Amino acid sequence: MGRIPCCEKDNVKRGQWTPEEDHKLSSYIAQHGTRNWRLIPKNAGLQRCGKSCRLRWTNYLRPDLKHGQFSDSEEQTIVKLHSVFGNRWSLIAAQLPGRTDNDVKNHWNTKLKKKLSGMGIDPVTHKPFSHLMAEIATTLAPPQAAHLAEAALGCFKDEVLHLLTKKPINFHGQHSAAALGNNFTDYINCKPDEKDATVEKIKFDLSKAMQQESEMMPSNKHWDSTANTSASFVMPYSVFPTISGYQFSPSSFGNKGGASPWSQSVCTGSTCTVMDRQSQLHEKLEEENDDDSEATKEIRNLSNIFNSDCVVWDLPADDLINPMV
DNA sequence: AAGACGGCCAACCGCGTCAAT
DNA sequence: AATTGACGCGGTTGGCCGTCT
Repeated sequence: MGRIPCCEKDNVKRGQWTPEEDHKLSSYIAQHGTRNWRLIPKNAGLQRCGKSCRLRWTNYLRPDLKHGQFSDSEEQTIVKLHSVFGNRWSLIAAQLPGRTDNDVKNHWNTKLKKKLSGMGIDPVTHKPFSHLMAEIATTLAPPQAAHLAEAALGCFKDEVLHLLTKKPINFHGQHSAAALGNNFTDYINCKPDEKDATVEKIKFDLSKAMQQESEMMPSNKHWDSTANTSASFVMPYSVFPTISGYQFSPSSFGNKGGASPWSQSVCTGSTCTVMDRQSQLHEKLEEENDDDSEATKEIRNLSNIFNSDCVVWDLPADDLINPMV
């Protein structure tokens, strides 16, 4: 014998909530509270599952919820907490009054992930891509690294390929084709049925490039994953060219190279911390002191947001609203 | 003008844990 | 003690809407 079911599954409405349903639910909860979700839809006169009512209330109807845009400080908190807790949305949302885990999750998936990627930071590990790829390139054999680059073709192909081949990237072109001759331009421009062949050529060139690379590397550090060689190899794998301390990210990040500060990489080199970039950024801002455009203000604000080495964001415990478990 | 595409977000799904029976 | 469902959470989906071609 278990509990009685939360609702009659056959007779429940699904999909979008109507204003009438919202009103019924809100009125009922205002009078009776949220003690028993199983009884709430029945007593409130709703043909909904208790679970559906709970979601509607917690994610939308609760009077203490904020419904507007996320502020910079909220975004800052999310990024910092995500670097510590990962996808623990409820933990992160607990630090943001008026925001639900669903809100935070949606905002992360639709905005923040892209912004971090656009800055050359892996949104999963919060490390610069250049760090990650340098690590991979020093631990993987060339064929494996080539496969990895192929897998990344759809997203961060320019960065991956540059890391693996150490050839310069033209970030200012429509497509960065310099990494492997014109392979990527070919790939992007060619007809769909030609793309397989292009991928094969890219794979071949990558293997060749990696082969050459391995011949150039010191033999005692060859793909030694145990040795602490990462830093030794970081410099040559430094990926993003820096222009006056910051730069527009490539078109492959999908942000259209717009003026948003998030689209500008302030963490551009493996051996260069965000603090280093910040100094350059501030210098850049000093130069542009007269320019008080919205874009410049945003850049200035960004330089304050990302004020730590970006592997783990600086988050003083005092900043936390709710204690972390 | 209209269809394709992509971003956004509310809602649903499925799983793990806890608690009622 | 075993069974069953509520609850909470993270992942995923589907539909709306704006933009692009």
